[in-house]
Amino acid sequence: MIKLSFAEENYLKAVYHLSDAGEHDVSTNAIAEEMSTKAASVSDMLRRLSSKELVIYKKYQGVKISESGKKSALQVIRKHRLWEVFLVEKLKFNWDQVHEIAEQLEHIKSPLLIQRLDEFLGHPKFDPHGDPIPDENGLFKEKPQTPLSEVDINETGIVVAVKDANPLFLQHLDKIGIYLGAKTKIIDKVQFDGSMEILVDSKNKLFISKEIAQNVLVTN
Amino acid sequence: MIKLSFAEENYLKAVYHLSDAGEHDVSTNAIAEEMSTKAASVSDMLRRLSSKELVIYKKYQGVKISESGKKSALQVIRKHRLWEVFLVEKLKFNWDQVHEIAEQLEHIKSPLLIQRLDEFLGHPKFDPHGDPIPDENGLFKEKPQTPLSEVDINETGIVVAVKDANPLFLQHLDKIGIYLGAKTKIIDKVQFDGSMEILVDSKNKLFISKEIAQNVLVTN
DNA sequence: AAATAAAATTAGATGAATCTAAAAATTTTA
DNA sequence: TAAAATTTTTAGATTCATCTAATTTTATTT
Repeated sequence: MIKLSFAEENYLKAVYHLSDAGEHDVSTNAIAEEMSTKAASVSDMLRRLSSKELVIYKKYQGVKISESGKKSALQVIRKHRLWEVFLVEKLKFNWDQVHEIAEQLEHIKSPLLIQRLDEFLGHPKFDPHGDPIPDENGLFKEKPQTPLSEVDINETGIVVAVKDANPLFLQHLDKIGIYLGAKTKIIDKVQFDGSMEILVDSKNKLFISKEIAQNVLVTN
Repeated sequence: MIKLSFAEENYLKAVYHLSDAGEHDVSTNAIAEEMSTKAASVSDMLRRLSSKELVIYKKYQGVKISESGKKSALQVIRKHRLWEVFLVEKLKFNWDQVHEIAEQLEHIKSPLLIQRLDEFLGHPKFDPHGDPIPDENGLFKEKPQTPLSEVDINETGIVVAVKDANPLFLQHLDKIGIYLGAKTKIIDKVQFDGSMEILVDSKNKLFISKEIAQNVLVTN
């Protein structure tokens, strides 16, 4: 594995995520948006990542992540998610507090550290937001998951992940009592605004907006 | 607390250590040596640290660390040592493996993280090399300590720290059976080369060189 | 105290990583 | 399909942290 700078790792991660794990190409502007930077900076960085063969880049045509780029990105993602588990399981952070800190910890370079951390945590397969943790080879299993917004009336499901780790969103879920592992049943859906009424753990009736419903993922 | 770059934190730490916790002034060359860099780079950085009032710097006269510089340095040192405890106590690293990794971890910025880590570790007072861990205010208690080389014949002591965290040195201590907490008794001292014969834990007789004796610290 | 040696600083470059403003390529639309 | 709008890239600066080479200051020696 080549040694990358923090910035390079962050760009790679962005390309990986925006391309849906390398499925499609990503535009310069999309990367700039994701990283809160300017398109000019992105162009510069893409040229550099391309020279290291981490992405496949043709001017004006967007980028695709390369196989070795994917490998690097997945190792950074692995570290990020393991540290998130550590922060929640061991240091008692709430799931809305861990993303920022993990953004720093993910850049620590020590394969042995990550191996030991993984052991210490009991080889977790998912992070506190339900996202899968790649193994040393970058392999992981995604749980089958559907946004609540697409579940039919009367269908039940178990909350397995959230689409977004935005602290305000997660805090709201805490407040209304939605958490990973919660049992849900759709009671009613409002066509007009996409909001819905659901039953959580067979006892708490909730009204949730379309935005919430789209970002809570369940499995049956 | 002002937000510092990794480089600034590392220079501050070097000044702090080389000055014996701010006791005396430190020369440009000494800092360059400690940081494996060039005197020119040190001059540049000292000008910057001085403009932030973290050191008191007069050209050609060496530097002294300021009160706020000392505070910052102690927080970095606190983080370094807490992470070392974590690595040894929780992740089962050996004491010779933790310095390098802690050099990276010490730069993670999150006061809450350090507070939680400290709690998780049970508020340790010393790191795996016997060095004291400053509290949130930078306060710490040093154990009274004497190099083995200065202990008289027939005197006993408990190993409380090592002067240096060099992996080769620590591995050697492992090999000959010297560890923090070991009971020592000086059997004989060789004037010629400063080497000595000692008894460890009342059962293991050892010959150690002057270099070893100077770097193992005991208390009575 | 003048000459020499050593230490420290400045001058000028370099490489990341970023920015703004201008230019070029591509896409959309009329 | 030509004009307009959008996207992307380049050109040129800037800041940080570093370097080498040259200069200046301080310390040491004869």
